[in-house]
Amino acid sequence: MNATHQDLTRNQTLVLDTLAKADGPLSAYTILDRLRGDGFRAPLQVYRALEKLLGFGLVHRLESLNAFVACAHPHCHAHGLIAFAICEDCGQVDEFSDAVVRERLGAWSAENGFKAEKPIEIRGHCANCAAA
Amino acid sequence: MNATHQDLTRNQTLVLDTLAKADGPLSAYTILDRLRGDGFRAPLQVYRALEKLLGFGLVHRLESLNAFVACAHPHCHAHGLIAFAICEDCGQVDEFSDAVVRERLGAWSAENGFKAEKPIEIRGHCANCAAA
DNA sequence: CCCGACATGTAATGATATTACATTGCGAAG
DNA sequence: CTTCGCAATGTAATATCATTACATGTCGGG
Repeated sequence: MNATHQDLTRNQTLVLDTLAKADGPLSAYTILDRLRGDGFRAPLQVYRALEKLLGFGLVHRLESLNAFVACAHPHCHAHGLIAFAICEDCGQVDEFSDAVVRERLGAWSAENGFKAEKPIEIRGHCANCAAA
Repeated sequence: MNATHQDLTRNQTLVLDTLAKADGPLSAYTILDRLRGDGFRAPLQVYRALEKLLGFGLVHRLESLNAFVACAHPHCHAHGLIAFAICEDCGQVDEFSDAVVRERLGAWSAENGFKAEKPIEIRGHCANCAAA
């Protein structure tokens, strides 16, 4: 396991590069449109590549946006619970991993027998947009 | 503002009652199907009612599931940041509001100028499903 | 009575995601 | 070398979630 970038197939590489070049989250259909010049024709080509990339930890899915982003820390696969701060005004997404939030959610999990698995998405307003 | 239950229209009442009776989150189209006997015919009837109920704080939207739940604490409208623990195996949803998580996220927000607005959704496995 | 505001009804369409099935490429077993 | 098998890929159709556009109904204040 622990696929390196070199193990990626052509389609996976194209999708990952598209996400890495983007300045924010992209929907699957937006990725599709950007890759039509490279021969992409159907949503499934994108979804299949994303499925693998998610498994490799190279990409995250933002469920609240129905969109995807390249992982901001692709070299440290081991980080546990991460979180995204999503600005609902400008769409900016900030990936972070706060030790105290992690620890505290871990404590809540232990009390309740719940085991967190996926990134947490916090929606609100970033500094810039809150000021405006 | 602060509409009471009595201010609800017929459609809003039907939708809220459907969610309240359900034992878990429902999609808008599931609600629609359950209300066909009451004259509902189009998705918009459901979405419009949900829009109001969300505004009243009587219903929450689970963005990661594209589904909706009745608020577990409809009488205390003032609670700040709440969270849902969503089991990805059985679909059970646990609404809670942990003071330390709230406080800590507040601190992160202050450091980063980010202002959280919406409930947080934590996905993972509940005690029962983790055991299995 | 008439108007305005808001709730409702209906149809069409857009946006996101999956299922089903055919085809291709390529390494390993024989 | 050939054949088998597996994973990736290609293509079409369809399922699921959400919104736009426009028409109609209801009800209280002027």
